[in-house]
Amino acid sequence: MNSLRPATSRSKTETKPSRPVQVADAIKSWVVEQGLQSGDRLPGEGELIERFGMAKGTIREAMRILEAQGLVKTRTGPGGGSFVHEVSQQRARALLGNYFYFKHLTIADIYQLRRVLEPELAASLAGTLSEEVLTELESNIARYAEPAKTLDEEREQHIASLRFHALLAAQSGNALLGFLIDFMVRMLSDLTVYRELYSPPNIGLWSKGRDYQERLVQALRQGEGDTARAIMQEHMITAQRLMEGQEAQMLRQFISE
Amino acid sequence: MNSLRPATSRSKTETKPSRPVQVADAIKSWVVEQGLQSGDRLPGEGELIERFGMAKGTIREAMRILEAQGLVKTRTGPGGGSFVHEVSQQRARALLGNYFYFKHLTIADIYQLRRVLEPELAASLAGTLSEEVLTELESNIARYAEPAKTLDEEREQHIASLRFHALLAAQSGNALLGFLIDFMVRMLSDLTVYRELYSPPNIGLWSKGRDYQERLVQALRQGEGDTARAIMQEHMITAQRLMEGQEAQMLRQFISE
DNA sequence: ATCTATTTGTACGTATGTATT
DNA sequence: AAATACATACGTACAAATAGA
Repeated sequence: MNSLRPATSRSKTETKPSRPVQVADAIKSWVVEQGLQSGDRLPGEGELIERFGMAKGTIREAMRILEAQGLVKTRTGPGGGSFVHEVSQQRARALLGNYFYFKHLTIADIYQLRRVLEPELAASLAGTLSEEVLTELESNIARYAEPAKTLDEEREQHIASLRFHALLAAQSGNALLGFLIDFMVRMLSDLTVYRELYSPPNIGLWSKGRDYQERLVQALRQGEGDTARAIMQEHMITAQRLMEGQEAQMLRQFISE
Repeated sequence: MNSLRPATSRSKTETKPSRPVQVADAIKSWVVEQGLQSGDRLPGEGELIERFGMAKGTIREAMRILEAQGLVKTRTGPGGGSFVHEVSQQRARALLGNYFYFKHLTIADIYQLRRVLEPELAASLAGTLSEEVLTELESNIARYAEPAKTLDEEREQHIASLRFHALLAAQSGNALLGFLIDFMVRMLSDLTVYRELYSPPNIGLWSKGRDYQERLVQALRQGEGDTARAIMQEHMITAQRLMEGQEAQMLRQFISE
């Protein structure tokens, strides 16, 4: 049969992992071996206790580890138990956010990537979007057609304009590219960018940004990849200039799902 | 003083999180509020049991969650306990890898990003690297100066040439860019790319790749950012051609730390 | 090198909560 | 409504690890 046991061999330099971690790892590789898919059921607590010869608490801690990683979901009740679960984008984003919590990313850091990745995304999406999605993009742009009148409105519009990019990211056939752009957009949304958005030069840049997005949707609809890329390139340069000098600080908090 | 309690208010649509998750979240935000830094000590099991009024097992499961996320490390013994811990790059990589385990990334997906990010990295590093690092890069290149004679050697060289890029990534002042390139490089290292590397066209491309890296180091040493970018751009195109058509499959396994 | 104190780690029995039938 | 099947939570006892005397 299959051996569902914790690995015991360990190199000397490694810090010995606690048993729950071992159990979690064992279950993980067992899932891979069995080729279990999202939705498939894991053995129940009782059975795991038997197979590992360990106490309920240990097994439970192991399940918590897998759950924290977003790999399993657990339900109570009859027919309940733990189930393999595809790691959600939210979860992945939160976990990656924890890493950058300690890294003090700056706006410049994020834009160094956006500047090159967003145009790439735009180009690859040209001609592939359904009219439905294109309409959604346009109605999103409509949310900030009029200049904001209050600081709060300003902030909302800013978030909405970032949402435009999240919508695009969600359409990417490249999961890595899509995830990353979404991640960056959400990081920017979490920024505190309340200051000086009303200053004359920024107002100009801002309305220009909306203009870029409108032209971009057209290029995407017409399937003009190179045009879309070029528009997005300019858009990013504009956006970066808009956000730079805001002295914005990354929120010092963990991203919640 | 500070309230170290699980949040109880929840919207209706959300699935009610189990208590350990609540406890973990509470501890997380408490850490942020207190401004605890990496290395700072968390209250011991006993104290948490008191403050939360919960059983030992529950508290322990909460700690496992935080541990799984890489946010705390726990030690036994006197002076032991749980400590805030900066999420390591390895951990972040493993957790993100879990997400993409279900996404079936292709080589083309990864190269769509590498093609634009690696040149960006190269340009930003020009003139910033110490002679020590430059030497390390050169000695890394030396590892695949001679064509491989066995399949195994071939594979090792391939990994080593990817390591060149990981070394560069580690030097990036942009944590996001550095992490990402490292992540992609490791994904590629985990690929099964044993087939047809000996075919005549590939041999040519391969030696050309080594040449690019040598010229790149020179450009970096001389501080010629644009040159470095251009070289890397060509290098990526070559590398992509080398890997494409390999019909390589992403390893279907979770990335271990 | 051994003991001792401290703190986490494991075990297990029992009771409670929750959802399905 | 009641029985069932499962996870969830609790409390205590004991084992293991480690720093310091």
